[in-house]
Amino acid sequence: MTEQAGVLDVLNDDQRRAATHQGGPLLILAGAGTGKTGTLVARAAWLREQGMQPSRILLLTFTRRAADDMLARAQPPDSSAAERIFGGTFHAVAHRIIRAHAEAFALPPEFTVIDPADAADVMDTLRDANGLVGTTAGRRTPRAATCAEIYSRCVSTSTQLAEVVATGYPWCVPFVEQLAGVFTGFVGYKRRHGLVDFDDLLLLWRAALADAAAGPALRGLFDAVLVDEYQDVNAVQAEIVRLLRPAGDGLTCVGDDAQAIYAFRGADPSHLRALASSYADLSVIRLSRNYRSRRGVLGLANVIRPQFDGLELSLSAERGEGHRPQLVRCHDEATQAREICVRILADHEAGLRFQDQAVLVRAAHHSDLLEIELAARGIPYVKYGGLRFTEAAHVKDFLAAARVVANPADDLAWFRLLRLHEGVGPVLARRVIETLQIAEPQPFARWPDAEAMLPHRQAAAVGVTVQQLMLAAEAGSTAERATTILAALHDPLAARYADVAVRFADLERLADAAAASPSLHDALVQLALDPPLSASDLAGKPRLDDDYLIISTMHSAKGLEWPVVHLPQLVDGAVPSDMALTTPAGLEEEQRLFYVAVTRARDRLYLYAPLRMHHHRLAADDRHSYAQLTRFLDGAAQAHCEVTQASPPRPVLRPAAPLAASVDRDLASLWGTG
DNA sequence: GGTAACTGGGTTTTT
DNA sequence: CCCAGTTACC
Repeated sequence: MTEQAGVLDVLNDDQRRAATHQGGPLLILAGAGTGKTGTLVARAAWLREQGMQPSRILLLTFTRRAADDMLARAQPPDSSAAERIFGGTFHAVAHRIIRAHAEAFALPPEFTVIDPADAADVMDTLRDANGLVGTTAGRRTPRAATCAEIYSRCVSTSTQLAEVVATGYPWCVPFVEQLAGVFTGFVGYKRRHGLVDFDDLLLLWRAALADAAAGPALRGLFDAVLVDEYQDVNAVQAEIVRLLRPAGDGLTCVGDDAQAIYAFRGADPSHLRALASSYADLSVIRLSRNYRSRRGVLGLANVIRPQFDGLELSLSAERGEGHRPQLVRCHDEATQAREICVRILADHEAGLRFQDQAVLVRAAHHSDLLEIELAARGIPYVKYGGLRFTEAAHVKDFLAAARVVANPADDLAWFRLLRLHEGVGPVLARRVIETLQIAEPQPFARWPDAEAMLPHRQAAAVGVTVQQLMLAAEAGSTAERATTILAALHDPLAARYADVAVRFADLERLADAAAASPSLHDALVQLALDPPLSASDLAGKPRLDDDYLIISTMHSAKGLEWPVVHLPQLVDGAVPSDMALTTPAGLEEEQRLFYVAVTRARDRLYLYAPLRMHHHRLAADDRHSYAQLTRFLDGAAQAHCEVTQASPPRPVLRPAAPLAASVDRDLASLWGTG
């Protein structure tokens, strides 16, 4: 009890009011760096102190890291199930509930959760049949990944296909009918094969909550629902929350509409703003005392922060004055890379670890040139965001093999696994899958039929793999299964990839991580819902003596902080990104993203603005609003930053006469035509 | 008929 | 770097 009193003691007045709020629904509007996590943890502790059973408290987050972090702080590590708060990401919680009642959802108990890449693969197989072939009538048809994006956008925002395409994907307007066909096929395919995608997890949970009989039972599981990062919910998640607490009692939502940066996956801060109209008795408590950044940084943050009627908030500095952000105008990208390195090294020599500094970029490729410069100067770094570990080709190969073992009816996995072998392309792979009749029990038993059908070379290679996977399927422990699968892949991978040693080492870590799960199925779900960022992510924390700079996308940096933050590429087209400017809402989101990036800095913030090199074509209207934002940011920067001009990399020559012309003249004189 | 190897154009952010 | 289209090989 004294320990829990301690949790409340460290809170400020606003935080304590939020943690101990009684009665109706509560919205905690928490600006960046205002101690929102601690407040939410304290609220959970307070609810327990009031006699609420921990297992009847539901905590919903968007990342597993956030869930683990809060659950670890809110409860003793070795507590029993009843003593434990029920928490996780929306998707993970949905999965637990659906898995526990699979039969009610007409799903096999071991249903497969497919990630967005798998969804795109399924759509790819449906494109031809629905008239989305390569180039149609001179127009490029949407790629499989784009189809999957559009599908998910429709589902997660509960919006008609035609509208989603018209507003977000105008170049796909001629293909709306074909897309509808693909989507119908996609849904049918998933249902036939017992597959569930990320959107389905939420849709199924919502359907159960809305059901006249199942709804009350599921609702009755919890007395309190705590939702973190509420500005990031999509339409389906908002509806799930509403169905969990229709009257609003016991509901606590924490969020900041100025930090909504996930519109591209269907999130919309208007759900947070709508809370007040959904619940007449909603209490709003603002957390505005910032314990992260110096006043210099917050001066800039507060002018960037968009304000919304009724939810205005301005951050106050609790950590003192500090330096004003420094805006470095650079001649070009190379100058920018040099300027960043110079400052990183200077701070390092002044005693700061590399880990205390981060470079945050809008798009993963914005750090390409910088990475070359860092390597040249021997500055170690780790990059977050961008390509994920599970997207690497060899990892997908391993996961496909594991899925074949876990669920032999998974033809997507079979397709990838078979094509891994030399000489086996789409056509042969399809034939093998048909011959094996993988949807029927015991497909491995029909391998001799498939073997007879294949050319000798291919039959031999695939045969070895299939035999091994049969062994894996019969193996007792998860660990044994994982190592057998790995062994099965050795030869095909060695034939395919030049750098087998590196890739195989990755897979050994993956197999080790999978071995820790109770079953292969659980390991696969875990990996789909929470893909590790890198191979080292799997191996636990890096060694303490390793010191490296962090490069991260602005999106991946959300919720994190560093003493020193560098923000490069602050130039039209990069920040704000011209990909985001097809709608006015996209422009607003770019501003919020910039706000998130700026508020990551504790002590020092460096902004770098190189001259713009190239430019995508933009409609006149877009260009207009674009310039407005740029002017706005420029104005903010002028008023709240120190501005310096970085000198160009080398002196600019100003020859008295045209040099190229003189060379040409000399050349011409060699063959006498000059 | 089917696969591999090459080429040229487009590239945001991720539970 | 991924995908679509082309070409050359079995």
